[in-house]
Amino acid sequence: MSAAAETSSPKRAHLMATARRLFYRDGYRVVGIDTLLAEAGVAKMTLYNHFASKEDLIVAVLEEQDAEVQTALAAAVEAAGHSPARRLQAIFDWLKVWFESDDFKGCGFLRALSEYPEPDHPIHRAAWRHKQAVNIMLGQITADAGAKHPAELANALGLLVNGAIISAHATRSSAPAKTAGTAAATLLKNSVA
Amino acid sequence: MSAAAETSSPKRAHLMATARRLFYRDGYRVVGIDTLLAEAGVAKMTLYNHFASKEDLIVAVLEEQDAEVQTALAAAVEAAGHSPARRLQAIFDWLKVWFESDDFKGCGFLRALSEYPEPDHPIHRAAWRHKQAVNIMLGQITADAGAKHPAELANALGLLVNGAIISAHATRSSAPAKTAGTAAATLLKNSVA
DNA sequence: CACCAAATAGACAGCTCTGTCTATTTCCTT
DNA sequence: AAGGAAATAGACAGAGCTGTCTATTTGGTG
Repeated sequence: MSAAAETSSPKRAHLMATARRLFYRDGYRVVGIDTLLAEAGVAKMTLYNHFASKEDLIVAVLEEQDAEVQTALAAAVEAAGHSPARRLQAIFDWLKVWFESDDFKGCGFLRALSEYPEPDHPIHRAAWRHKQAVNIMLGQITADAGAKHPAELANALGLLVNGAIISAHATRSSAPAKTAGTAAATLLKNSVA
Repeated sequence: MSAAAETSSPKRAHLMATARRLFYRDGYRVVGIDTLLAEAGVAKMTLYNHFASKEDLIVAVLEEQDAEVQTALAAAVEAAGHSPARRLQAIFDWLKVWFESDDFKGCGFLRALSEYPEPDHPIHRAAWRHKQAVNIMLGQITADAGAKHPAELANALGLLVNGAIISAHATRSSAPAKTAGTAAATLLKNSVA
């Protein structure tokens, strides 16, 4: 049994898909193992054969989600052409579409950071790794644009992204995507000049 | 017994102080009533004589904290003089001091938004009211500065504030205060010109 | 067909949770 | 000193939690 096979089990994949949906909809702590197993139609020992603990499952969920979000974001950026300004706007356009989706409930990573507020907690760390990865993507755009301090600018843009997600969630509006996108464009322009 | 007396009971005040500390340190859902009562040295019925439920207590905690934060922020802004740019920077300076405090654990309001992700939930709403109040304070500054779209700019600044708190929490660094403050100054300048 | 790993149901331990209830005691005010 | 509101300890209900264990069944492969 290769290590790869361990992550390619269909039961494991189904469990993770159900976990993603329930954890995102209701929260990591509020969704119990029993609820999750009943919804997935999977036995308890199947879960504990694939994951060491609920915490381990949550980390796996976050890492899977991280990979998918990175892929989707990269595709959206690529589709926007070569202009750094346009590539940056593509990210905020992508956010707007997300904010307008029916099941939008904020950011699963930001919510994980809050539900496990200890900075050293494995779940907190896994969620933060995703945010750092997004900042690196932003940093490639700001560097391409010739920003004077690309990493620092990317950090500032990351603040706008996270802030926008929170506002969109609380207000159930996609307007923060435009607010953040406009501010981001201004910051990018001023950083190059 | 006047209605005001209900909120001036020393037992009630002590309970709220303990609740604030524990909820902020460990989380709203993770801290149980029994833990809270043991820490406060108060009987269970005392809690339920003053609050209808744990949810009710959390809302009261958030509202008390909201009032204190607004007072502290207003004082910091006032102390910064008349220049809108300086008044704005005073907010990010205030954030920096907060980020560097020993028991900094992120924002209790942001964490409440995440722990109770339903936008209509009383706790989610109470936490969001605080964020709206801060945005109104920011809006007074942007209006004073003669910004073209003061409310929209204030929203953008609010995104920076919330993003900075999250980053400071996850990285245990106060650097995001400077990142956000610099970006805020740029946005303000560009909005006036 | 035979084998063996994987998945199953379901009980179980040992907690913790919110909220209710009772019976008693404290303490302030008149 | 007496009355009454407030606080107390502690049991209780009814449920939920994570993780372990056993005994059985499924299903694909040699």
